[in-house]
Amino acid sequence: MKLSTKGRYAVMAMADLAGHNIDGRAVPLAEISSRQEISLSYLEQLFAKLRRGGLVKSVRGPGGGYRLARPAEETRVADIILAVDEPIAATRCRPGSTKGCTGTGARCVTHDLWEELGRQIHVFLSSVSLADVIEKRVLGRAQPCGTVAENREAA
Amino acid sequence: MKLSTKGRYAVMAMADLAGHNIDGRAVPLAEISSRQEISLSYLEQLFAKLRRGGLVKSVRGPGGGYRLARPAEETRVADIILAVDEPIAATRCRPGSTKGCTGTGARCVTHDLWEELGRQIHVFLSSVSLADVIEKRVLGRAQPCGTVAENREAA
DNA sequence: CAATTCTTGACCAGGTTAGTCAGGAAATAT
DNA sequence: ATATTTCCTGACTAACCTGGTCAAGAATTG
Repeated sequence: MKLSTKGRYAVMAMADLAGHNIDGRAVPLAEISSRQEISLSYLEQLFAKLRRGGLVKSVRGPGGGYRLARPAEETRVADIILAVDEPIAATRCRPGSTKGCTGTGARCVTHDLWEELGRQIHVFLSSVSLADVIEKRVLGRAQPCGTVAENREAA
Repeated sequence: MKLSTKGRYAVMAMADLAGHNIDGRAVPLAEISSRQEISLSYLEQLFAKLRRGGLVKSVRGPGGGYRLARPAEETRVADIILAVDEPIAATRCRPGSTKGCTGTGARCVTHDLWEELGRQIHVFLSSVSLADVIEKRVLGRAQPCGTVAENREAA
């Protein structure tokens, strides 16, 4: 689960798209570009990946643009980020290491930590749909109550 | 809560330091460099920030190195990342935007999302201490049970 | 039908920023 | 004084973001 600015831009654009495709009309990228202040070229690159990922459908020609492939309630934020960012094969602690913890032995001490954090992020972003974002039903979702966090500083 | 590779390196180095400072000896960066395969120069930059953040103490000269400022049980992973990464003043959705959601009105639709995600990450990483990492007590901490996630695809 | 306009699709080139590393200077213990 | 180690400054690399060009498909208009 890579968490880059590119993923944030993609979610912003998708939220804009979901909010403005009333009665299923196609939304041109030029609109999103002016509203969200993202360059048109960059949006084209992002939506190319989103289309290949099956998250949006494109309609060419006048009156064309992009549409959500599925309703906003079924489009999860995690899917958007995964479609836009590179696959980033497993939590590699060190980018180009040959004998790292990527494939062979569990060498890196922090490997479990990043894997678990990635899972945490993925679970969170999978629980949020585009509809949640545009309806602002996001706040107050954090606070993992089931964890072993025994509140180390307050106690 | 910025989550970059720099923060990961810092945690790896701190975990190594915590694991090898038996009976409070100072650990030179050259050791950590060879063990963790991080360049010495980069480690120096990271530990300079960690020292300013009050997480480690330095001892110069021969036999010198770094020591944890507090025991590993009281050093939280979140503090390490916060010390190393830039403050990243509030969840800025767009880096250099003037009329963005940084200061003025709540313009950006996804602002709440990133803020909540940052909180989620912070809560998680605050619940993990360096001692937890080197003792491998990290797995199985994710799974936010208190959230509103009603399992949208399985149902 | 033919021309025009609107929009995606694919591509490349440049500028900015974060990430990473190398070298040398300052400090301290022996 | 010399070796060891932290500290500081500069340079290189890759990722991010923007801008531009050109082609392809679809609706509108004559």
